[in-house]
Amino acid sequence: MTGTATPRGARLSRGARRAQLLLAARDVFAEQGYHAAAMDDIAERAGVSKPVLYQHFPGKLELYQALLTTYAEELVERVSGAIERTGDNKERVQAAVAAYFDFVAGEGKAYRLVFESDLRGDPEAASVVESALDRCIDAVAGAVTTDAGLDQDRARLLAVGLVGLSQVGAQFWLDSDQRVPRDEAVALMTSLAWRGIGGFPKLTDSPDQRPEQQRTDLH
Amino acid sequence: MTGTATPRGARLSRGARRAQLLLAARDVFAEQGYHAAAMDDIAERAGVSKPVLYQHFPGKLELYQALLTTYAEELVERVSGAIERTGDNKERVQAAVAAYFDFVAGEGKAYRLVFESDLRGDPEAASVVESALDRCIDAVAGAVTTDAGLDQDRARLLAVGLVGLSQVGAQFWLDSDQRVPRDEAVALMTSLAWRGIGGFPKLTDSPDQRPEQQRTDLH
DNA sequence: AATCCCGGTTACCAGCGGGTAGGGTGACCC
DNA sequence: GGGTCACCCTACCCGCTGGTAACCGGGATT
Repeated sequence: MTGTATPRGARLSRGARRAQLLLAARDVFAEQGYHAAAMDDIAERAGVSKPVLYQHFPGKLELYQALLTTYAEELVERVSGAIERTGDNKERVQAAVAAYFDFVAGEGKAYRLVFESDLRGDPEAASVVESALDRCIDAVAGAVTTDAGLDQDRARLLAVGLVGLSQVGAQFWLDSDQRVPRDEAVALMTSLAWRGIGGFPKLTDSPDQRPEQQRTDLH
Repeated sequence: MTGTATPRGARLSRGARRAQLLLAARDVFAEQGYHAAAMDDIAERAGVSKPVLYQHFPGKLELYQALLTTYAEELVERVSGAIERTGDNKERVQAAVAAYFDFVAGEGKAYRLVFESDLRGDPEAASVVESALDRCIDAVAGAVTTDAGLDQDRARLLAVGLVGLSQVGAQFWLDSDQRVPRDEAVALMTSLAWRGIGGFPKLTDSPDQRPEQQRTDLH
């Protein structure tokens, strides 16, 4: 589950040990959160004692930040990659939603570090996750802005809605033990998102369009 | 901002003091999170010393839980109230989205306790927020299930998407200093959500319907 | 005017957990 | 085969913060 089988008590090369420690830390932080996780726990999980941890990382905070940055980056790349890979907007939506589902289903519940980080004290960490979210939103908003007749702010708001839908949907799907199969869940969310942005000026090119009512109304 | 003007050094009745302490605690917890907030901070904010706090609440955890429960309940009532208040699905969507926006814009940034709680250690607290989220989802899913041709699991997944859209959208809107006016932001999100669920069997009764493609496709 | 009593304060304790000092042991090289 | 280097361990320190013990003072009551 942790990748390497933690051969308890073995002497590892510096690089291998570091990689193993990162995996152990990821698991413990993901399970318990930043505050509840003790450095002893991480060391023990890695089958090693605490000072070894401090030979590889200057402190608990830095260790956490390293992991946070890694996985935040992974999310951004998955999402922006999904959007850049094609020009067809429907495929983009489908791929972006799928990216969230795959990220969340990724190894070691690492998504928890990004989506449920319990470290609000450190501004460094906060900025890492916020910036990652922003770049995801930007990727989506970029596609929305160029194609739809919306200004920056409104396009971003729309993009945030889509991101929120994907993120929360993916998290819930995972927590519900995937009672709905992945592909169908992705299809459901995609359908929700795709129909949602349908009706804004030029976003839809393959499906039906409804020229009437492209500004929101109500009240 | 805190309501009562904290008349520093005054002797208050038991009830008044308790209420004031709750307000102070709400502000400090919302600003700093559970872990970074010290009981001294809360006491100081209330213009009082620490033992006073312990005369009203048995401990930090219980104080936090009390607040969490209060505001989680407030959210649930806003959302479920919005949905129960009318039978028209479009109005329901609009009111539910608006409920999220109003909750987030509520006094003292209390929404942070519910949406960004950094207390993952305590299962009690976790269950409070999870249960609140669940009840919001249920409220939405209830409307979706009865009217659409979807089974329980798929209806809930759809509902989660809508909830996520509203929640994340509202949070972002607030953080962006409301560059888009509230009503328009709500309208945008509503439009996104409403069009999103449009196309599922019988959900839409006033707007256009598209009988074709009600099962999701792709791949 | 002495007495309660209630709401408040200062000063302290104790446990937990991040971080470190210093010593041991095997592999590898000369 | 002895030195050296890297890796790892046991044992300890100490600051921070949740929680408490003991004491204080003024207003209403008698």
